[in-house]
Amino acid sequence: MNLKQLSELLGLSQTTISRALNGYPEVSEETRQRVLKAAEETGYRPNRAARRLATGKAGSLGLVMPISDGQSADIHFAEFQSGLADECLNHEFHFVIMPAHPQKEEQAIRDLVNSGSVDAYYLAYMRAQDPRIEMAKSLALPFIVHGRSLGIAEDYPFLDVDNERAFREAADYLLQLGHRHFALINGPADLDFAARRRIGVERALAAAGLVLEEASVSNTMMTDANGYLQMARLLQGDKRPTAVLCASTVLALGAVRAIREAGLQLGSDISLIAHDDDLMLLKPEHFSTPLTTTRSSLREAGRRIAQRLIAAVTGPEADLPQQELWTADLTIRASTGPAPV
Amino acid sequence: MNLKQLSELLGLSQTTISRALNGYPEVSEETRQRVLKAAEETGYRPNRAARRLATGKAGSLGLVMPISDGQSADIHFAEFQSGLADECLNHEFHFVIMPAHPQKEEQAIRDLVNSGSVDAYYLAYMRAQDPRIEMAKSLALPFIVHGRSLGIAEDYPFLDVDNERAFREAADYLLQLGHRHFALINGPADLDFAARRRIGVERALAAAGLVLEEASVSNTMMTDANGYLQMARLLQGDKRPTAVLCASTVLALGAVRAIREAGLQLGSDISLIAHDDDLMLLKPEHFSTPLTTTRSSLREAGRRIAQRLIAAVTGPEADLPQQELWTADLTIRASTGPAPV
DNA sequence: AAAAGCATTCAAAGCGCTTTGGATGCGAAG
DNA sequence: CTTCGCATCCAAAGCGCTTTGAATGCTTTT
Repeated sequence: MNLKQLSELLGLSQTTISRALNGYPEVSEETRQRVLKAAEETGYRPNRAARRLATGKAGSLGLVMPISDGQSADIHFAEFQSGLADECLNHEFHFVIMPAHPQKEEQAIRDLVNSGSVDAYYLAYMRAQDPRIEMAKSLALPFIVHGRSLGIAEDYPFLDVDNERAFREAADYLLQLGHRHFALINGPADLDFAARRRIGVERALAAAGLVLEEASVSNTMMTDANGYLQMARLLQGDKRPTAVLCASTVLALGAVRAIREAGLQLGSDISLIAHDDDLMLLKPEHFSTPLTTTRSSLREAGRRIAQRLIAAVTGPEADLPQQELWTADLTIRASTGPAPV
Repeated sequence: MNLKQLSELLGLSQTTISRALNGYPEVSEETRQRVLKAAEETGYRPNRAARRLATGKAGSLGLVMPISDGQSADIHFAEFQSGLADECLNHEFHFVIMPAHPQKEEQAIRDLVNSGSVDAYYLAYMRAQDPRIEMAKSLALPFIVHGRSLGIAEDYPFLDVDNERAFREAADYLLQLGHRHFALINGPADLDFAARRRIGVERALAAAGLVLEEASVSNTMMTDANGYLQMARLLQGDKRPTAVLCASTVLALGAVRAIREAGLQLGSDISLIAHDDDLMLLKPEHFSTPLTTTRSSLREAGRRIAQRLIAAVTGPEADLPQQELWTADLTIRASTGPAPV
């Protein structure tokens, strides 16, 4: 069932049907009702491709999904996506996912935009001095960066968590508890958020006259297995840390296992703070020793990004580059305690 | 940059450009090279909406994402999706996700199909006698059901894991080990795979003259927290099970924690077999006591479904309803042992 | 030398929608 | 009675692509 058929069915022009359906005023109320009824009964749905062609708007957001062998099926990505979807639902948007290898992301974005299948898009997994930002600015479609990119002027729209501050405050707290030997189980080194988290820890330690040793930092994909491996490695080192920061509860899951297997007690022998993305799957309060965390909901971020993107598409374009920096909450639980003597 | 501009640039007709780009034979090799070069240089990308309108093919798969408060951000969904994306990447497809509340999924599918933004789609999270199948068959777009639907003739294309058999064999193995008290920590009761898994356990027990008590079965979303809760509940009951089957390693994660907290030893006091979807995030061999599992890769299923869907779109349509039933592998690890005396 | 075959190229139609720029008919205003 | 304004409606153009049916110019065939 298409517009033409519907118009013939009703004995009206396509123009009138279109107007009636889209709420334009130049249609009599009686006609509108008749059209609405017929559309309902026939199950008519406007063809999105045609509408897209005619209006330039498609009602969809785009995102590039990194799909290297390790990075894909990332629970963090899924959590974010679920927030995005939630908001999309409210506005009858859907979203288009273009899978791409990390090296080809730039091309993927360009393709996605040029192919005209989305009205707006978002950029994530930012790296330092990320070239995608410059490209996005040149591309004339609304976009938002999730995260930021170190080494680039912040003149683009973004939404980020203040990772540096979160980890600085977490480290500060551990310092207050008397800890002197720190370790950081971090995400991939090239990603912006990981870099900032490291900086946060380093600053806190520097203020206390301490240094974060290179050997005390690990950069891996944020999986359970890697958390275990890295923690096990740290525990075998000559100066075992008493304070560990984890970039994700997923990493923490493995790390805690390694700690337990080593016969150590979380919260006394060793203190651990994890960043909590508020994953549905894995709640820090459900760990056998509830985890002290810096918390910021990824799902909420997804929701907010969808909101802003959709506003940019549907609303007036009067926006300057909007920038939001969210603060993570430090929540004290049982995994942190005074440094052992 | 669009076709028209490119054609003016080259002094050729749009027809010729289109043919050159799409590999039709009626273009001289010289011209083709010239076109290819120009397209490369100008970064020309055909507008997908226009192509969709002209050909009826859009190069995209559709999927409806359930987005109730509990079900979303499901790691299982993400894992599947990553396989799907992987295969899409190889064929320059992308996929369109339409979020929908579970009650409105039927409408969502209809909309997705009628809106013409996808060439094929897949159905998941099937329930018993699921009405979506009948609807899909009436809709004239290729589709595949991931899973099956109990109580409906199997005359639709599907890909499923033989859940009944997997759990029957798992239960059989535990019976061989001498276990007599079983429990099943299952997924949501309305979902087909959960029903079949339960049936599998029941059949195995029935063959040994045993019955799976109602109180020994739980149906919840498959999260860590629920696994913990349900296991804790089972351990408090009057006849504590010695053999537990878990519908996911995610559930097992919580279950194992509850077991440990109760001071019980996995593999001796209590045996546990989990279904392993081969999640990147959570490997059964990385549990502190490696888990015995029935294994079947969700990601591989995603890849296969994308493959078949894309084949149905691009290739000849000669296919009868293809049906694949995969067998899960039973892998024995340390979480199972002889029943305690 | 005329007809036929072939390799290239093109103009134009059409996909299903929105939107511009009229038409039409009517009662109110001049 | 003519003119204007207003409320409704419509024909047709256009979005960017693919594809049909023809045209063009050459080389072969008869």
